[in-house]
Formats: sequence, structure tokens, C-alpha cells
Amino acid sequence: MALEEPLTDSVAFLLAKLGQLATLRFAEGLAPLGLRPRHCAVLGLLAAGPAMSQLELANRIGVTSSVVVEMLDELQVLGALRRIRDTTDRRRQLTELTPRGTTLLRRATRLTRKIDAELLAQLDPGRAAELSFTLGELAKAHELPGH
Amino acid sequence: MALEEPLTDSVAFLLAKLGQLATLRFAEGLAPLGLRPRHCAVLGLLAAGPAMSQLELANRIGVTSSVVVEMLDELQVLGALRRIRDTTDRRRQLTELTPRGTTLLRRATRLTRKIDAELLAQLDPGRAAELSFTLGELAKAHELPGH
DNA sequence: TATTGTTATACTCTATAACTATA
DNA sequence: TATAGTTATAGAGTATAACAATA
Repeated sequence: MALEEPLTDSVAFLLAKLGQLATLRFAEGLAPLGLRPRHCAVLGLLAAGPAMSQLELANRIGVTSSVVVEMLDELQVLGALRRIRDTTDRRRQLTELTPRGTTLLRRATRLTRKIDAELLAQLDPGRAAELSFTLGELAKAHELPGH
Repeated sequence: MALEEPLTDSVAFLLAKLGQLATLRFAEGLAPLGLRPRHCAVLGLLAAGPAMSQLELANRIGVTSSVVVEMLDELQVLGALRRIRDTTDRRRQLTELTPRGTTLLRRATRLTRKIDAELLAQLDPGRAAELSFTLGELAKAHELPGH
């Protein structure tokens, strides 16, 4: 007969806990750059595509517009982006990365690879690669903003 | 030549994001029971072992003692546990599950299996099982409280 | 009227520090 | 003095609601 799986071994519980840990390590790693985890999605989106309105950013990242305002304020203080008033609709502001922003993103990306390596250090390399892939699949399946 | 992996595809970023999602689904699922995700570790620990002091609980779960006080208050309101003053050291309180607490844990465990199934629904069954196992390994590797 | 961005406010989760009662 | 538990307070992170400028 099957043993009952403890609640703390469920995927929901483990993902929640490991998510906390990953967020902490991520934050610690990015701190020297003046960045926090949530800034990364913005940098990534702006680097990948053309300038975007703040509302568009909010929808793509999956936060409310008031949160986007805060994040952009912080990134602007770092000199990582510009807000440009849209001339055809003066309510909108188009946000775009500065060269400084591109540099920050590149550094953050390098740091993130190091953090990943540390997080996965004690796993079998094959398992680690499989995990990385499966988490990506899961993000897509749930249409996580930014995926 | 290798393409640069976008920062948002890193394990750190994905775990952080999926952790948020899992916490949300977990919380929604448990709400009808009056429980929240963080209560589950307490219920699980108390069900598995003998009565425990609050400080011991805090260490095992990985939160500070003030958080334990809150969680225990809430679980006590639900009738899920008792605090029993230790007669040999009257500063300590031993916490133990009531029958009601055992029932709640059983229900929470059933609910969690349903939440897991939903979270993993769009994954290949083999991949889902592998993910579940690997997350457990990762929790052990990082000595996550409760593992 | 509706929409974009902004501010003000509130709620959750967690931690630190000050306090109490016991030891 | 030191420790177990408690309370008060503060800091992230996020959301909702009210508001200003523009459409």
C-alpha cells in the first residue's frame, strides 16, 4: 500500500519554499549592482524589444501600474532607462534602455549564471539541466508574464 | 557559438516566479479550511513528532519566534492545537495537535495533491514526477527547514 | 467619458527590538 | 544574567482606489 506523501513534500510547498530561497539569493547577488529581482524582467523586456508604454510593461511583467512606476523610478535613478513622452498620445510614456541599462543587464545576466550554479551545485548535472528545462516549460504552461 | 541565455530563463528567476504562483495557488486552495501555506509546516511537524516548544518549532520551520507565536495563535483559534505549559520549566510551552488539527492536516494534504495536479497538469507525467523528485533533492541540498 | 501615469493607502509576510515571566 | 514567549514596530513587496493630464 502507498505511503501518504507528507504535505511538505508536495510540489506546491516545495516550489513556494525554494522560490523564497531563490528570491533571497537572487536579491543578494544583484544588490552590488543596485538592482533587485523585479527589475530584471523590465531590463530583459526593454532589451529584447522596442520601447514600450508603462501600461504595456505592467501587463507583460504581470504587476499593477503603480508597481511599474516605482520600478521605473528606481531604474531611472540608476541611469538605466529613459522615459520619453509619446508625441502622438501625450498621456503615454515610452520607456527605453540607455547604454548604462544595457551594461547593467549584461552584468546582471552574468551574476545570475553564477547564482544558478550555486543553487544547483549539489545536483547531478543532468538533473540540473532537466530541472532548468522543466521550470521553463512550467512557466510557459502557466503563461507566466515574460514567458 | 552559444546564444546568451536571457536572464528571465535562469533557474533563480524561474524558481522565484513559479514560487509566487505556487504560493498563490496553495493559499487559494487552503483558504476554505481557514489555513494558509505557512501553517502547513507546523501541522506537519507536530503530526510527525512529539510535542515541541515554540522555539524548537521556530528553528525547525525556519522563522523567527514572533512569527511562530502568530501562527500558533491562528491555529489555536481554529482548534487545531493546544499549548501546554511545561511543568519542569514554566517558561516553555509545549505545542501539540488536537484531533481537529489532525483532521485539518489530512484535509490540507488532500487539497495539496489536487493543487499539485493542477500545477503540473500540462507537463508530461514523467517530467512531472522527475520535477517533484528534483525539487525534493534541492530542498535537502539547501537544508530547507522541514527537510 | 475613458485611459495613462501617479500618488496615497492598505495588506501580507517577515524580521528586529523591547518587554514579561521564569530560570 | 540568560532564556521562552510575547508584543510593538518596521521594512519589503504587492494591490486597490483616488487623482491629474490627456484623449
